[in-house]
Amino acid sequence: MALEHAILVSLLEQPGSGYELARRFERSIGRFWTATHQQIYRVLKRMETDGWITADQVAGGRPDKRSYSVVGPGRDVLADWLRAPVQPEAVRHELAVKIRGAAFADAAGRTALVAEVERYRASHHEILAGYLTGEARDFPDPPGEDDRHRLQHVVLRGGIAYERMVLAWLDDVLDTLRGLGR
Amino acid sequence: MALEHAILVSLLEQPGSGYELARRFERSIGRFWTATHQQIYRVLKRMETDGWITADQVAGGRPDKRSYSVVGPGRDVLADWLRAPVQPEAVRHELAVKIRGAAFADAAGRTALVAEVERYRASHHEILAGYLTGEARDFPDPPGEDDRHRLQHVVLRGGIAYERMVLAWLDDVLDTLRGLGR
DNA sequence: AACGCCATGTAAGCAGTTACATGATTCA
DNA sequence: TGAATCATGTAACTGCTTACATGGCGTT
Repeated sequence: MALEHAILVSLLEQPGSGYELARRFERSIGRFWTATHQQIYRVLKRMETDGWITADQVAGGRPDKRSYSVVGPGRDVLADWLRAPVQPEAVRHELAVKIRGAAFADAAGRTALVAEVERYRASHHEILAGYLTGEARDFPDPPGEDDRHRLQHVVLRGGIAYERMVLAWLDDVLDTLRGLGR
Repeated sequence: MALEHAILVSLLEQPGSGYELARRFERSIGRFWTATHQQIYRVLKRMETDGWITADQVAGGRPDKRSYSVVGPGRDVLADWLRAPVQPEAVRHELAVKIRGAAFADAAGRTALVAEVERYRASHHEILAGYLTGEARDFPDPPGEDDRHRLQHVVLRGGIAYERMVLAWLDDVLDTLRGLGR
């Protein structure tokens, strides 16, 4: 129920087309909110109808790009949402279910799970490396004075802290899986 | 797409009724997979039709409780799923969106957000305290030899590590929010 | 008598995923 | 010539949430 709000924030940071939003949702915003282009186009249409955003036709690109910007009512909606309580997160941690499920797997199944956890660990290692590269590029040491910049940085630090925690925990998981049955 | 699997694991750990499952999804399993009773009943029915589980009628309770157990095909489904790659998590971190949105809020809106983050932090502090109490109760220091026990413990340690990380990050967030505009 | 817990469901609707579809531009 | 990228959608479906409904038992 907050894709609209994620879009509002993204469009305030930088107006853009549905396609551009979809690409941002694959990169920066996608770190904490995922969405496909189909969904984005549908929601953009509704937001435009409701008067939260307006579209400027941009000729030049071929199918005539529509660049969206947030207007008054959209800003109000965002302000109201910012004041509302944060909804408790709906947790969906598939790997945790699998680990508890390993108790009912045979030796071959457990070996396969160890390999899978290693692969999963490698992918998180890559994500962390990507974050650290981005941090070095976008947030050089003397902390900037720009509010927006500082807020983006603290969100990125959250992603970094999360990935480090996951990696440490996965090591714990691998030790545990390998030590099963004595 | 893995509620079925979470239910299979839970029923293997301990057979039970839809109602009991719903309560477990509020407590232990709910730490990493949420589900309401409506959804659970629907999925249980389908799983029974597909022959993954069977129900034993238990008289005594009033509306005649149906206690479910996993049978052969259900075990096979779980074993196959354990071998399949872990799906990348679909991230939904509302607070991160709000923090980036704070760049577009006025002073009053930011003050409200600080208060909300403090409330959110307190709720995570409670969750951590609950985990630590549960750990002391269910996993006393000499590590047990039971595989199932050790796997449940490593999952709980993951929850504990997550909550500690969140608390540290929220302190970082609060420092950042309070330090905005110099 | 009222409240909370045990126990099981139906119905409606919305959010999100997957598959399919189109067409122009740019680069190898 | 073909592949990748830009750009925008429709259609069908699945999963999940929210609201509503029923009824007995035990406790205060």
